[in-house]
Amino acid sequence: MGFQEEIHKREAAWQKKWQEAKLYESTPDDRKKFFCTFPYPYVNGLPHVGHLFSIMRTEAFARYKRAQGYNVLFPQGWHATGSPIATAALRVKEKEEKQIKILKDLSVPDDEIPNFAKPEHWIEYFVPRYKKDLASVGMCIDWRREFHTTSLNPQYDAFIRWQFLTLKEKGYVKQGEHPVVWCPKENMPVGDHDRLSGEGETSKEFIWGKFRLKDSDLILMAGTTRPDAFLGQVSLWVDPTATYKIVQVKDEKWVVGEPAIQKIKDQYTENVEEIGEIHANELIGKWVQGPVVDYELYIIPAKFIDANVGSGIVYSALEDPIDLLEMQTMQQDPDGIKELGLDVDLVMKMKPKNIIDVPSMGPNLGEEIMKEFDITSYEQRKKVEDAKGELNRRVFRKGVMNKTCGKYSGMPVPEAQEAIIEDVLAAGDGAMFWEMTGKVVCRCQTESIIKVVADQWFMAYDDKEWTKLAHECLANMKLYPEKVRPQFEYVLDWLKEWACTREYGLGTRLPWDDSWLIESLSDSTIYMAYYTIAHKIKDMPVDELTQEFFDYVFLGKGNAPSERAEEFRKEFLYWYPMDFRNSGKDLIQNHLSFSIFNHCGIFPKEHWPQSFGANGWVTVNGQKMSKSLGNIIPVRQLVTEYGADATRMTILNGGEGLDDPNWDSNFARGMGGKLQLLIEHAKTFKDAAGGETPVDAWLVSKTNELVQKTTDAMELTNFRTALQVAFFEFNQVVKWYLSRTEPNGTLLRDVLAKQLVMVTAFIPHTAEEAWNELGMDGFVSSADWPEAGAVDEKLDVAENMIRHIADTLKKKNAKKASLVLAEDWKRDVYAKFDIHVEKTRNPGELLQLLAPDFPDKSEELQRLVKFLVKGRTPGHIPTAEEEKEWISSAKDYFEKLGVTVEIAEGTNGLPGRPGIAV
RNA sequence: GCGGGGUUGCCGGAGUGGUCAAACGGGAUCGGCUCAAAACCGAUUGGCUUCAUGCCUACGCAGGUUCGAACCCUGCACCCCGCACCA
Repeated sequence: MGFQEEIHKREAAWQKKWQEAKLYESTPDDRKKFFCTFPYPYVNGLPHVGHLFSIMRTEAFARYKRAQGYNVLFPQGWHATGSPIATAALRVKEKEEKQIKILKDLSVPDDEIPNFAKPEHWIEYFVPRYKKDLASVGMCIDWRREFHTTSLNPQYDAFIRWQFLTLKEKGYVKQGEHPVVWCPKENMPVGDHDRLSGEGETSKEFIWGKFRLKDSDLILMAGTTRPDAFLGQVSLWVDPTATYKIVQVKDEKWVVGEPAIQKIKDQYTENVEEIGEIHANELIGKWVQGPVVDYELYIIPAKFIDANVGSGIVYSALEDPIDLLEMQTMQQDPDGIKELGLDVDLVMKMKPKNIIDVPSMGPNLGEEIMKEFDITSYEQRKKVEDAKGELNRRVFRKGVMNKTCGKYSGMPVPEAQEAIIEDVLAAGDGAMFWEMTGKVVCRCQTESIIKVVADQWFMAYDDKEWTKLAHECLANMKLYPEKVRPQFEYVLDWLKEWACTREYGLGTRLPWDDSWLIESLSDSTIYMAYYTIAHKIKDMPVDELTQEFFDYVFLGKGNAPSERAEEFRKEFLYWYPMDFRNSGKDLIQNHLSFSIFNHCGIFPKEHWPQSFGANGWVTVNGQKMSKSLGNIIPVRQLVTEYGADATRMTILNGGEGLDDPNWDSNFARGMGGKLQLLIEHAKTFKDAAGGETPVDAWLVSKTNELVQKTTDAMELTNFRTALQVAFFEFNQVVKWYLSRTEPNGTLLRDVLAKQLVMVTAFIPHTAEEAWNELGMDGFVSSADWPEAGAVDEKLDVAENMIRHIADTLKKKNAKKASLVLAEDWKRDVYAKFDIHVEKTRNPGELLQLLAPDFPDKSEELQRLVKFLVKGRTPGHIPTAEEEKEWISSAKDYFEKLGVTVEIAEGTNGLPGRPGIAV
């Protein structure tokens, strides 16, 4: 345990030194700047290993850019907008056990729990702890700029009001209607987390068609999810046992099932008056005119119709297996039809109208699918449902409206559906309604309904011009990794209107209608701009934070309203645009895309975001994180158990790109000792004497190679690769050098210093410690990134040769060995091979090309070519003299291995790979 | 269904036409150090043998292109993520 304590002490000490030196407090100067951010976390808990990865990617990039000479700004704020904190506080107030347990699990002391009944206490409690946890990992954050959202922070509140007024002015905020899952008892929307059951259920769009009763002013309403099937309507079905209601809706008289009345009130208009009723019997046998088609329908009864579902009336296209079965049953009993007082002839003639072609299916879709599913009776409920589902899928995916469909002919079904809805609504022949996709029960035990909120505010993300700007912005952005670009392209087009206001929760009031709160994904899109002034705005009186003030600071509009405004403007202009923002890949389709839209909507081009990074979801020891597995490890636990540097290194080594990174506890455990190696190196190298050696040039070349590789990886935020190279590969190179020769102290110090700068982004505390031990000035956190010099491939060939010889000698446990160098003609073959191989890789052809130059050697040449064609030519073909020189310069090394080496005559040597005889 | 990403050795994971039996890390086995263990160091870690300038088998499955494929093309199977008003 002593070891652990020592590490904690060391890490805390360096953190304190950084803080005292104000190392991460970023202020504009004349350097080039780099501004990077991580989305502010929602403060209803503490950071865990999942958050850690995304923020560490930001942090490591910040440190890299710092080393590259940028003035780096990495701020961090906190998000409290929305309903989770508000509802959780309510639950604490109601002393709900589940909620109290959640707080206990976050190690909140029992006597503090009642305080959490106030929403603001969540911020007061979790913000400082969240901050402490991030700081304990050694984050290079400018904490002066932290802030939290909502009206609890009046300055931020003013900023968000400015944002929305600006957007509204540009026409990007619109009002419209919107269906939400709603609790009729509590009178508020029921979010996924407010449900006893029905998580994931949502609303589904229906269209109700108006079927006008002949010689009457009554309109029978029948709903469908398949408006395309309006074209195939054959009859109208009613529940023969039901008494339908007649309601006055605006200036029309609708006939619907009783429960539908409430639905009309919730979703269509409050102005609904029940003016009478009519029994199904009075409808059966009459005629109606439905939407889209030019013929009338006969009203007939069907026992599967339930007046309590939907509108209570159904039109039939006889394509649906259920409809078809019902019709067939009826047609088998002509007497029954007669008894109902219906025209037997008419009913017997009813058959499906074919309106859709589905490739690989015949014209009669319903019958065919029933045959396929082997359905003979309506009793086979499950099969019938499956068949219906399958048919709907096929129709939607592959169906095309056939030639009977007039203007819709040739349209794929989804397109036709949209066109038909549009036409039906335009003609006044229908109305939109919504149904639940499944049953939802609110926490208060009440079953939820769909309510259409009439005056909802939306972000107009479907606006064509705006979308175009967003695409332009994206086209100029760097993405890490680039392969997320198609996803972004898709999302920008896919985004429709976004409901940006809520009736409940924490947040900023909509400036022009304070009955609404701005929703949490909408108040977090351009706040990175706020970071640039966050530390200065804290003491500003809110009444000075006017529209003009922000207009000047962020847009440079008009004249500076005050000196402060001028000061703020300067700071904003220095830091903006934002250069890098990293988050989990799940935010691509909302937050990151919203951020693009909002920047484009408000700021001029030069202030649009420059790059986004997206990463996968953290797994823990190979398993998905989940509450039930209990493997969501808090950051504080990781730091306590493994130390900050081992934690940082483990998480960044977990993965890169879009792969799901893995937290590997074994790796973390093992890192402690591995990190110590750098400090040991620093201690030994500090006073190492030793002059120049023959291996120095190789070490220099190799260092250059590794610097280049690390730089390339860092540039792409491929931190795992960078870590592998800068830490593990580098250590191996140094190790080889140390075992290979009496080291050159000066060179070693130089090489280690370079390595330390490169690993600082991963293990800053260890790097500082080693930097200090090595006797270097200042902080390694402020040191310059190394330049990559020239790489000499020849030196690698030489060292590989020595290593190959040494490995063989060790394996054979040799005391004395003869090395057989390749004959010159073989070197000649190698050289000529390299030339010919540009033309062909065919062994036969190569042999023909080479053979004339090497008569008498045909058999050996064949073997050589066969060997070489597999690609084993060294990058540099050494001469015999070079090889001799290399071997003699490694003489000490071979002696250290206890082997005497001499050069001998023979025929089994290859260039760069002498034959070895023990 | 739509959109995106994947499938490599005991494991994690590099590798995107020849230098690949496959980086790096982990694990395992053997050896060193030690009274012993941890740490640390060395070796081995697809199979066969002639231990090699060798052969065979292998990078989800099946075909194809090529002198040559883990890598390119076609088809298939399987896995993961997102699909909205929710942070």
